[in-house]
Amino acid sequence: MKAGNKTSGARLRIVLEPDIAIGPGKADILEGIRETGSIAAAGRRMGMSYKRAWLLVEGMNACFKSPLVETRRGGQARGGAVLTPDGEKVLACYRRMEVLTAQAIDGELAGLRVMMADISERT
Amino acid sequence: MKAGNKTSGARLRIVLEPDIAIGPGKADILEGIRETGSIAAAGRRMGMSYKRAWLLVEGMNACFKSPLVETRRGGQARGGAVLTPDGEKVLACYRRMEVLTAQAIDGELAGLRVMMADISERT
DNA sequence: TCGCGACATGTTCAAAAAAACATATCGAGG
DNA sequence: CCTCGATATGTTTTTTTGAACATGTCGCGA
Repeated sequence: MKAGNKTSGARLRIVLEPDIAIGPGKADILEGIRETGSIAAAGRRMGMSYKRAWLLVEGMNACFKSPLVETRRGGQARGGAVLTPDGEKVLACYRRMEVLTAQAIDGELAGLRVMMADISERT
Repeated sequence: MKAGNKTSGARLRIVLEPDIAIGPGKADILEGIRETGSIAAAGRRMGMSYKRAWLLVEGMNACFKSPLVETRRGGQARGGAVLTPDGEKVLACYRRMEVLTAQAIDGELAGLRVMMADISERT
């Protein structure tokens, strides 16, 4: 697995408008596109159907003034997708927010953990 | 409405184990119980069925070493629920984390907003 | 001992979300 | 002009989730 699989810790969801948001899943897709050069490959990598991945991309593109992902069909590479400058910015921004959040709540999180039940004990 | 209705900003979900977490909804329920003295009233207040609210409470109780909510049936008050000391702690801790998060990502969030499409333009 | 209000649970039905399946399109290159 | 892999969408099926409804329990106080 590549990213977004933290089994414990904080998850950040940035709510831009009621309904529209960017969370761990969309950030991972952006990252996947950036690394693989295609929506399909990014989706496959995270065990997600192409359709679903594409839908999320469409949603993100519609949410910003300028699209975050640019796609090409056919051609020498037989299609593909890349992050636009804004796409890179949004991804980097989200990742920074994740780090900042983790740092900010680190102490509080430790306080929570001492109250948590051990995972092992299942009835 | 009382709480948990931010239309914009960050939402925090603390993932304790895969599947189980405490997020805005559960925090609001804890707060509701604390203020109303009953699961039912807390649920009503946030437009949620008693069953659903109770299910969430059960989930939280099971997730920590010691229950966060203590309930009583019958009696002079005809039943009710209160936060245990741990419940108070968890709620306070979560609210602090919300504030810390908001402060930590404030600057980055501003950067995101300038790229966002205006809400008004709907096709 | 009956009623009240809240806890505790089970069941059933509807809505929403995700997965699965099916095409259609594009365009360089063989 | 046909192939190839990826984008772009539509349709159908399945799964998950949530809402709705139905019961049963509890224990004090009238």
